[in-house]
Amino acid sequence: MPELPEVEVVRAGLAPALAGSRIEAVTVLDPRSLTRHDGSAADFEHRLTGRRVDAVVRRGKFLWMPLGDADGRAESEAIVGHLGMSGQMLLRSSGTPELRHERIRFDIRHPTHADVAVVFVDQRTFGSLALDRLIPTPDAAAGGWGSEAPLVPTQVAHIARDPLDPAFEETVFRARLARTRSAIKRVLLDQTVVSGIGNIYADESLWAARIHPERSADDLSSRVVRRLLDEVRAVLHRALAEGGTSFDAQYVNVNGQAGYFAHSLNAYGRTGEACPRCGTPIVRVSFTNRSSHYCPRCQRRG
DNA sequence: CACGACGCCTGGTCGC
DNA sequence: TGCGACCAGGCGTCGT
Repeated sequence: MPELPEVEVVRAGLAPALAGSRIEAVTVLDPRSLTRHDGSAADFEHRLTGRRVDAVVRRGKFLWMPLGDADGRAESEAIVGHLGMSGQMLLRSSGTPELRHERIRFDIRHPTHADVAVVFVDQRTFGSLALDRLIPTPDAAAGGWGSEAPLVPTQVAHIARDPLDPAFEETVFRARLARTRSAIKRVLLDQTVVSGIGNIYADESLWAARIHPERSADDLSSRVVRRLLDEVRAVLHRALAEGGTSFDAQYVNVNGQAGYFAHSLNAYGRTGEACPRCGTPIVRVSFTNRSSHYCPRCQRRG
């Protein structure tokens, strides 16, 4: 459940159930879902059992859960996870039978809520979880959305802040674009430049800002970059308000429910349909082994 | 160094 | 209906 809005829907769903809870048991059904973890499945299970979960935090498409120990000491470790193309984090009542494509299960006890199971389900196994160390953020700002702590897992340290993060530096972003000759769409997808944007929201943002996806990044004036960033944020906010984009049962919140933003897409997946602005058929081209959708009239190469 | 291609997986859909 | 080709919201690694 990939891009920022979908991952944020998951974070927001997990947070109230997990913050302040305790991990009673961990069951790894498929070790391929631990490719990020530096250790065996048994090691993962053993080191997490009995730990306290303090929060659920997100930067871009990465999620992490800072852990305390039973004595209440400050956190220095976290469960870090990425959903890949098809990962889901589902909240189920305790004892729920094994789900299709279930990879990892956490049995959770909370001081005031009923026991629950947090189930990591992942059809394609591109997603994975790990136990990771937390390190300070270079700018001393909060590591991500969901906690004030100025910490990030080592695996997230190279990931740029996302456009909805209050500590996102627009001037740094502009400077980075100005010295890159790559296509603007490729740069939007580069998580070390700006995080959280994937194929859908890249296409939607470029459509909204009327920028051709293959325009060179260094070719955009600062006014145009400003417009692009405004549209990126607007698209992400709208998608968030509608619960994210779901084309099928793959992209769902912690309760398995789909979002509604697919109905609001203007370019992505609308090949041959009329551009909502000018009526010209939307074009699909293959680009970096993926698809780009754009309006050939509104989005000129320049 | 900056950049782009490729591999990692499962399953749905489409055309023959 | 069967079967292969192609497609899908991503990331990390390894070439050039």
